[in-house]
Amino acid sequence: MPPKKRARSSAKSNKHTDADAQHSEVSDDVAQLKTGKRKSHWLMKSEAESRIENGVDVKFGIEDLKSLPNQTGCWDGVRNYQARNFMRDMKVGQQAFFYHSNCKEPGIAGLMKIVKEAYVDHTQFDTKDAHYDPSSKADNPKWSMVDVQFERMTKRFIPLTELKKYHLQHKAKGEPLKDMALFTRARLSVQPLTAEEFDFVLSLENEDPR
DNA sequence: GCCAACGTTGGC
DNA sequence: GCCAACGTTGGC
Repeated sequence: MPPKKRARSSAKSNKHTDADAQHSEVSDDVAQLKTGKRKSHWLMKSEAESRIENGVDVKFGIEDLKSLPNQTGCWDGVRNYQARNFMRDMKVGQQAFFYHSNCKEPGIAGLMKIVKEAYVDHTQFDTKDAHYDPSSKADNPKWSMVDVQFERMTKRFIPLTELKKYHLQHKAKGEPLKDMALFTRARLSVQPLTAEEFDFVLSLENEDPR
């Protein structure tokens, strides 16, 4: 049984998105090679607390991933073009933070890795699914998903509030989290991190909370 | 539960 | 292709 992720944007056609995304990906690649800031790590949001959407509970926390066979599941239900396009960029072996969103204490709970690259998200055709998309056709599916495997919990939960403090500090000083997508692109449920951002966030698990 | 931010839709 | 209206995200 596939996990249920939150991604609630209604999914009607958007004829510009695919082509635009490809163009920007090419120029991004060039820019990122030059700066050494190619996106290579990810942050993926999911709701760890129960919430009913279209009659279905969308709860899927890191413990739910951990309890699946092989601690592996598909990241279905993403219904936003930018988030989808980031999933299509993912490569096997890359690491992602598991972020708990829309809950009492939002933040990073653990690490997972990509174990299967993007393929068709079957839930878009499932009328019983919380993220069923009647506008997507079998001969031209709109939505993709990847498979992820639980890697480990972070040594401590890293709350959004703490990340935000660093983000604000770093904006002033030009340090690692100054452009972190979690703050510059707050509503994006699948987002890239540079290696520098990823390493900084991960280093926090060894620090005292502040 | 509120609502700011922002992505999507559709009339024109 | 503009942009007002609408719908969703997600912190608070």
